[in-house]
Amino acid sequence: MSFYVSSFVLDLAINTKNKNDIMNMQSPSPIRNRKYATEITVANDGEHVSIAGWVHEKRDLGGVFFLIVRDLRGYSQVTLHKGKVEKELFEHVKRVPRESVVAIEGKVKSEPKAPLGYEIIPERMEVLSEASQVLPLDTTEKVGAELDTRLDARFMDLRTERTKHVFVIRSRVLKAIRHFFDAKGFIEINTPKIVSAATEGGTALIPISYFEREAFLNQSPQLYKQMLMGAGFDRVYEIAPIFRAEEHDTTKHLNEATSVDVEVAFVSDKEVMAILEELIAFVYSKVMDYPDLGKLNLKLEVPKLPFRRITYDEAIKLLSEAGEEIEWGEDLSTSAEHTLGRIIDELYFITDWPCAIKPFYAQPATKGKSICNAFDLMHPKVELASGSQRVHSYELLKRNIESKGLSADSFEYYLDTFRFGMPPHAGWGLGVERLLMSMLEINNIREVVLFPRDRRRLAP
RNA sequence: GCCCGGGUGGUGUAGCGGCCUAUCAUUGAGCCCUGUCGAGGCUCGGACUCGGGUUCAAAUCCCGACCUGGGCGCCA
Repeated sequence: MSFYVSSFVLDLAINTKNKNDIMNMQSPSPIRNRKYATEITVANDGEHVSIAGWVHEKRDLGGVFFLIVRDLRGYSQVTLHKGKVEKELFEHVKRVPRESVVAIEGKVKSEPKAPLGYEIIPERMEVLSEASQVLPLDTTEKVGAELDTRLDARFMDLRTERTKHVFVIRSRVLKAIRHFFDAKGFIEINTPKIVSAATEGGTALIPISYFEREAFLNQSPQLYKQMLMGAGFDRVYEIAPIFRAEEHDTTKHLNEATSVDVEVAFVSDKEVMAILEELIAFVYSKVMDYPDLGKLNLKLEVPKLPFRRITYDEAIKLLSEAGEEIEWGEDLSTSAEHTLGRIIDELYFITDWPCAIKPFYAQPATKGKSICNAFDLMHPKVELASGSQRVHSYELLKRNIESKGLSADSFEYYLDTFRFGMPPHAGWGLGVERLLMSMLEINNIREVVLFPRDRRRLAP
């Protein structure tokens, strides 16, 4: 699992600690040449090693005692034979509570009876941090825990195999996304999360107190990334949190989520759709390389390009044939999304949406028509992304804002950009959590966020 | 926000008017056991969300609050 922290980085951290003598208080001795479980093999037979980690399990057979130590990468079996090790050490190891942090020095011994073909015969154990009992949940995953219990004790839930993999994969996905865009010459941007006024409308904002004024947490970087098109940045992306005050209480909504936002100048919606599907396929391929995917019981396939495209009209027709009537101009209901997902059964785009149910910045297809060059990327179970070609005409944009019942004045800074040379452009926003949950077949979006924020949960 | 479920030891559960001094597993404490890998065996400890009500009797029925699972709406 080469993507984990390299031991180089780790050694560096420890050396710094030595230098600064940080560990002087209550002074546990520094762990020299710490090895990860996966760095030790039968080939190290007879060598002296140091391991450090959490006490995962203890198996007391009377005359022989097994201590399973867990670290970031894996598990080590430490074996003690009564009578063969110092009595004091034997008793010490026996008494250390589960989930305590320990450092162990010992010898690697090749042993066919051990699960990994070798085990560690300890010479010294230091308890760096003794864990309280009883544990809030079972890190060996033998007894399950409900999501709510897991989130309350998230620090401990993250110690479980499954949960840890979810977040290592999440890191991989984000890394893959950055890699993808960097290779395509995109500029990564950071736009403000504290904003003065409603941006797009449509969703409820989270108000905050900002010195003597009221401000809000941004619902999306939409307006800013468009302004950067006017600035001549041509292709930008941002991976950042978005905030919504919606009181939705579902398995696929969060009040704080992560969005991948993209905006590209001098192209239409067709080009950014191609970028989006290419990105998704790339991310899938990177996740498929994950060595422990088997432990999540997943069978992933890289989706074939190009994704199927259906128009909004076709979607309505398909739904009608399936007995689900959607009036033209209505947004798709959750059950309509699911029905379509069952019919199509793969990733697909819905294009040519009625302008009335798309934001003011979506470009109408042709003059006088009520269809927009807007699209949604759908997974059979959940919407992943939506985007469009953008209006780049100042006049049209202003008219659109007003026709949506919004005040053009509060969009002054945004609108101004369009008066001084704005290229045609297009873009989209993709929900990172939704992408992850759909790939990993996880039903609740909260599972793919370290510390999720929803209607009720504000801590931890 | 609406509709429908549910809150029982640390965790996951059984019980759904009197057989409850509340089941089982796991965890914890202790004991036995020299090859575990969901170790095994024995002993002990540990719980009915809160507040009202109905009843001779409430974990069990009713009402409210809080929390929670699912569906829908809104939304990405």
